[in-house]
Amino acid sequence: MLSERRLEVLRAIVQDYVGTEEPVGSKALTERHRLGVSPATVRNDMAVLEEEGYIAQPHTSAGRIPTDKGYRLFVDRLAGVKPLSTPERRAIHNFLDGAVDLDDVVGRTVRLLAQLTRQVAVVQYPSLTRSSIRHVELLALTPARLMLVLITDTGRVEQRVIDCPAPFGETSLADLRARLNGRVGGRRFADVPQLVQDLPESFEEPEERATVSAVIATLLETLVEEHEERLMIGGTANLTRFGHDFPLTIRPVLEALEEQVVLLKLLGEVKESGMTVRIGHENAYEGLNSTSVVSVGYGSGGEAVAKLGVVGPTRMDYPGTMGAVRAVARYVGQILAES
Amino acid sequence: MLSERRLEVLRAIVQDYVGTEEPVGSKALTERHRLGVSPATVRNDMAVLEEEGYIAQPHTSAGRIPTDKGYRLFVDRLAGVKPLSTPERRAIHNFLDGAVDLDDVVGRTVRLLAQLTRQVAVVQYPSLTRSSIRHVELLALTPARLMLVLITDTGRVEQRVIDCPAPFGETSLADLRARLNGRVGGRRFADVPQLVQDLPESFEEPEERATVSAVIATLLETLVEEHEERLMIGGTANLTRFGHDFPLTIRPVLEALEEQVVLLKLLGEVKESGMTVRIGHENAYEGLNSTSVVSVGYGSGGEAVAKLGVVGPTRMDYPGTMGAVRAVARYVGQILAES
DNA sequence: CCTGGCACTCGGGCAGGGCGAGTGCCAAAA
DNA sequence: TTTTGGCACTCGCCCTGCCCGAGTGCCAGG
Repeated sequence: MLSERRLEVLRAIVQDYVGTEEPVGSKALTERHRLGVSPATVRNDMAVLEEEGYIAQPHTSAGRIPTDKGYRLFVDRLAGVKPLSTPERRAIHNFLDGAVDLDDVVGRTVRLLAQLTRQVAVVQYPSLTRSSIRHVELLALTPARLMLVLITDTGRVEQRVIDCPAPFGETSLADLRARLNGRVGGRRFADVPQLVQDLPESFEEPEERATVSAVIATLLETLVEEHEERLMIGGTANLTRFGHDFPLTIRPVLEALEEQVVLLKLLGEVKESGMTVRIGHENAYEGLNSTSVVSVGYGSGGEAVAKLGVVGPTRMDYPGTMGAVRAVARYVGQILAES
Repeated sequence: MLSERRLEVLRAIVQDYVGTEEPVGSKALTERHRLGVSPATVRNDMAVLEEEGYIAQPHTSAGRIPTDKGYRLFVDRLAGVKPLSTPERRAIHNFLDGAVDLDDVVGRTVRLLAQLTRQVAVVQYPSLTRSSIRHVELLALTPARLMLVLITDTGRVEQRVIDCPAPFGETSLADLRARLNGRVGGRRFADVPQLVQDLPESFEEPEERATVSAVIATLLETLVEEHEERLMIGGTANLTRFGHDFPLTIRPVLEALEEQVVLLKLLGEVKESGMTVRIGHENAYEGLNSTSVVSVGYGSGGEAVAKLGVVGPTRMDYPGTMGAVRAVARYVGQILAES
């Protein structure tokens, strides 16, 4: 168990290193933080902290820098979440209030987060599976080709083209459309399958049944297709503030950011409620081994329908970043609930 | 006027420099290209080319590198468009054929282009203004709130929420929906305004008229909103292959890529038909002064509905890049025409 | 347990020197 | 007139050695 003062020293090291980007030595520490002890004492504490794996020296006779474990302790026990300033809050509101549709909300959110945190922002579109259906629209492109448009309560729109086994009359179409909406309108995705399974049987003509089956199959498929989860990223220019040894640092991060799968998994691991901070090697994907990810769920009402977060160097301002992420997530949730 | 051989020398310089990324000297040139003359002769030619501004030396007693003007000449007169290899073509087809909807097409195109050219790819979504309307859908969210969904022949979907001045009955809604589609279905955007301007008058109730006017206003607004032109970018990880003096090179490019406005303008300047190559300082935006942009329009049928291109270092393989861009644009056009 | 002192380590920055690629010019050859 | 080989020169790059200072670990005394 570390003494109170040792924790204080660790906190000071983290803060200074985040600020200066340079290894911090015992003398500088005592000068900048009124710890009330001499450099020599701090040195002893540092030796212990290093022994325990919370800090390390890049090379002998340099200052110390926090390890992933050190940041972890800092985040868990030493740092709170810094609430945003009033002007920052106002900025969030102003920026987000002008959004006209879902794309716009997500786009603005990404830019906002990137700007506030000066890091890379990632925002997932509200997921299909946790939303409910606002409306289903069916229209004939040609007699043998239908288009299915699905509108969710979060404003998301999905479309699919369906090739009909047999031509489908306009009246039958209207009929189907009405029945479909009657059954699934306003229902949650999870409930849909059992609500529509007997629909084909209620049509008399065998050809009609075939088409209805095809439509329903497509609908269910669309609901399930998790892989369609989209996301938007922004603020990549902030990566250039990362470090000085660019190619090696920045490259894998950019690559990771292009792999939707990786990113989705990253966000997907977020616990249902509350914020998650993954530090350095805690990230499964090795390209992100020298970055930290701060993420949180957001949603209309109490439940999270998607996630958002930022990706930055392990050496980041955790309290500030966490504050910004949380504030933005909350407000986006409100916006979605209103619309 | 430059002699044939001098042009040949310029071509050789461009090719070698693109390959090696290093200034190329007279001796190396004669060794790698059977020019049939001695290094001394080449030196004389180089002196002339430098005088004319086609090449430059980074510092005294180094080899030469092409200037923007040199690349320009190379692209205009010395290089053709390199057709893709059969496997490459096949790759394009395989990759693009699996797309399920417009988002998917655009997403795949971006990844494909980035991979083929090993540069940053930019693809604009098919523009609204040049498409025609496939269908307009109107549905009531609440009695006093409508949602307008617009589906274009390129598969794009736009949605808007409308607050009604007065409640609007379900039958009136069906009526309006039918009339609207009857008038504008299948018509080009440009023709829409005059087709709907008298619609409100055909309704009797004053409240209904007000609502119909609101709907039509929203519709027209949606059609006009050019700023809604969206685009997708990919392959940013390729930027890390740019140069060695990262922060200065890469930063402004990443910033430019995040500015939709800048990018749209960039693509927007493309001439209607044919490919455009903007080299270095030919780009208005100064962050892109050391990059080149190769772009071309694409579309279903003969007409371009949007543009796509790649952004890379001025030192790029122009023939290959141009070949890839052209091939991809053509095939995307086909895909859109089919769907 | 804290503190001041002291010897030691090691990375970063700076200066100097050799190396080599590449140039420009010139006089001779084609 | 153009091409060629020769030659002296320039200048950036890289390697080396050096010094400096920040920072450490240890120890003896408070």
